[in-house]
Amino acid sequence: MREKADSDLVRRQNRRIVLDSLRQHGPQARVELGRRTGLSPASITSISAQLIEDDIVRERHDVPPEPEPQRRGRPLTHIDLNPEATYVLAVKISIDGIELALADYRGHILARHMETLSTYDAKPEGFGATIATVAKSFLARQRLPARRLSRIGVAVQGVADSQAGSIMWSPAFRARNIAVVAPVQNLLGVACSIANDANMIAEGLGRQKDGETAAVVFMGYGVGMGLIINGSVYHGPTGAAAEFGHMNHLPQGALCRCGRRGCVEAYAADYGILRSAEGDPDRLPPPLSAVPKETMLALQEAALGGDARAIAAFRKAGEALGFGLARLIALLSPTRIILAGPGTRAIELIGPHLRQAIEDGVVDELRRNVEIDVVPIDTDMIIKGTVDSTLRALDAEVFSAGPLGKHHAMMEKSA
Amino acid sequence: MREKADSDLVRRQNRRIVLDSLRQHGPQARVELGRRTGLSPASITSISAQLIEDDIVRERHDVPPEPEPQRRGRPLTHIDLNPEATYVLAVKISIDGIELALADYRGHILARHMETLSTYDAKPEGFGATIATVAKSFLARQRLPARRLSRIGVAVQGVADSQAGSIMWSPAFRARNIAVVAPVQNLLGVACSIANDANMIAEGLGRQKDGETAAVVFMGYGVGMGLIINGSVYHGPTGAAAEFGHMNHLPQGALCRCGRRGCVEAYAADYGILRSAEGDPDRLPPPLSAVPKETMLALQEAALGGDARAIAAFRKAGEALGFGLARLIALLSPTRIILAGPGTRAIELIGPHLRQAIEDGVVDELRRNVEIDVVPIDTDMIIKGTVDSTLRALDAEVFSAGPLGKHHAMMEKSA
DNA sequence: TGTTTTATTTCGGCGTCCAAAAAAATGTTG
DNA sequence: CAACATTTTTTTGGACGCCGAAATAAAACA
Repeated sequence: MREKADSDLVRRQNRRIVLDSLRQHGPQARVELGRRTGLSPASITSISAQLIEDDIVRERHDVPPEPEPQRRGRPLTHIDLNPEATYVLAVKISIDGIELALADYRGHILARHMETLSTYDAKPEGFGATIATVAKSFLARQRLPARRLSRIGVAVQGVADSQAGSIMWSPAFRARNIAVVAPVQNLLGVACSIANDANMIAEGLGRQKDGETAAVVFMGYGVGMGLIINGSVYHGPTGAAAEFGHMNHLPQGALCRCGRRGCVEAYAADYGILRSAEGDPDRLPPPLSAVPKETMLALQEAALGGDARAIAAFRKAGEALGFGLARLIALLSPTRIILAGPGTRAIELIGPHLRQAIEDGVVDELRRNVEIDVVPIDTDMIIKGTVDSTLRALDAEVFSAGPLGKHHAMMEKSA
Repeated sequence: MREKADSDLVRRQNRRIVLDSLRQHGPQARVELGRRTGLSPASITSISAQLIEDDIVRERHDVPPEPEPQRRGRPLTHIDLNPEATYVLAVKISIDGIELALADYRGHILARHMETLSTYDAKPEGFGATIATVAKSFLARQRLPARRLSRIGVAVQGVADSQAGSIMWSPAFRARNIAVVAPVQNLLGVACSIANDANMIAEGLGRQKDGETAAVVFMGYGVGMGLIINGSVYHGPTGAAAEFGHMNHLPQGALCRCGRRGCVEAYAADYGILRSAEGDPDRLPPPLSAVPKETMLALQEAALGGDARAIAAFRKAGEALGFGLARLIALLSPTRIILAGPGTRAIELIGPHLRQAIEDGVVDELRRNVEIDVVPIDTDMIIKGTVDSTLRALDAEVFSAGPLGKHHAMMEKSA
């Protein structure tokens, strides 16, 4: 049952679609906003006046780049998100360390930092504090007081429980159930959320078409998935969803980093392909550290040069991915599947088998409706997606209601 | 991007949650409605007055069954959905014929009819008309003019394209792409929709918990699935979703009715189990007609009596279902999986292997959060679910806006 | 019969939207 | 260069739906 509606909901909803439109299409005149949102000019005036009053949005007289040189009539006044309204911090945790990026309210990344440290043996109690410390000194170097920050978004490879705010399991850690959100919030006094890295990629790419269902597959050191269901990223009941990499491919199959057997990842992640190409037995435990990029490139060369074992390894990867996707299609019949990540470098080797497997594994009627795209490799997709997702959450939860000050006041009261 | 909000949306939304509450919890006093919906007494008075004016709802003075005998104060006035507001027709298509049920606006089934006919060789052009004819004579026998009917819901086993209003593929037909919605609407002048049968079961069971994700597995002559994502049934972009029965289990595996190999259904549907128990090769084409109930019961007896081949057949069924569900859990981590249908009769034989397969196939963290229930066999679940789903669609699309007359007027104008 | 209690309705106010009219700001033209 | 045309934005006045508070209704209780 949905929530009751009243004038408050109306205001929030409309403020939000205005912010959404500005975020998605950049600076716009009020008329344009009206066209896009369906709201009347009168309402747009009123809403934008409030947003300007709240310092969330501002008029821009500086850059009105006219497409057609000059037209009659009163000129357009462009409105834009106020970059200084607030700031967000994106944090990406990987086995090599912690990557940070500071972004303004418009989503422009202002500064970055990579804190190299070995996560694998980190103590579960202390790791949240480590993030907080690293973030604190980064912010200090940027001369940005923590109170100007309104949200921290953390992306991690593996299974993140976004409800509990912890890392349930990740290949970057030996330990399990590492609390992140609570310590960060306590030590920095800033709202924090955590999610799976592939979901963040999906956030970055997603939201294009309206009620679309799509899957983003991340191929690389591991295999991850971001799932967009009916136009918004699916986080599942606990927030731990779309563990495509650890979806079973073959019962009793190859040993995976997660300790189970037959996962897609055990065939299609870098280490799985390498293990197979080197003729190591399926049951050999995967290495802890990431496979160097060079090794994978060399393997790819070998396969292209005709090395039968390398070719077979990429074929197996394609089959595992393809059957996995076939199963996904049978369940959800998405309109689009996006392959992303460094693993797509070998797409010529993997793709044909992947497609063949989908052909073998899905009823024709369903298969015909799905489009498979490969997006160019951009290692920064995770950070960018985290920034986007964090800002959108902010729009939805905070700025749709009123100015930031009001929000802070409410937080204090409830605490 | 969501729709803009205005007072019209507010009215619709609130009317709808009031209707929802009445549908879910039965006759209620206005105070109760207020408590449940969060609306103020003043608003409830106003909304219910309008609904009564529109003949959608009515006061009931007859049956106010008091839980505690008598309390002080003004007595409650119960409000209930007006059963005569309109009627809906549920149609279930199976290989044996067409089953019809007429229900009032409250969801009570008033009359039923089973039209026995062989669907398998039906012509794709004529089948929609056949349904219309059968429905017409059924309504005539019930002395209900078609204009009192506001919607027809059709449930079919297989892949239904609810956007196009046709049956893409069904084991009940040799032909493909059978148009249903258009001919029925044209010949009867009543809105019609079509969906997969297992989704209809999910509609009937679903909507219990709020934003829950759950899967309903139908086991019987085939294997179907209804998927509830974030509290509402997932229909997918085209309306053809959750073809769990035709999700691949083993590459190059047993031959399925759909013509593909290795589908879950090829192991876990009645015919799959039977084929395996009889020692027939995997590649033997499945029979066209349904396996008689008695045969399955005998097979079950044999397995319980120790027949090794029968036991193995049920084990294979359990494994196929279990690995299939394991894959689903990895993708969606639902909170609940509901096993339903005649196939659950053999749950003691299937269950242990199903659970074992889930254990082997999913990361522990995810598996722990899912609950697996078996619901008692009720062959009528599909019809009941279709009625429910049709009525809910009616509430959402029609009655939230205004009285039926207004809706008809708008339809005419747009035509 | 009057008091207490609970349910429902009425009334006045508030917030948001919208349509229409007005104002603003510029280009066009005689 | 002044009047007109055109387009954007703001202002104004009205509608609708919600809510809180007060009023009314209908019973049990004393």
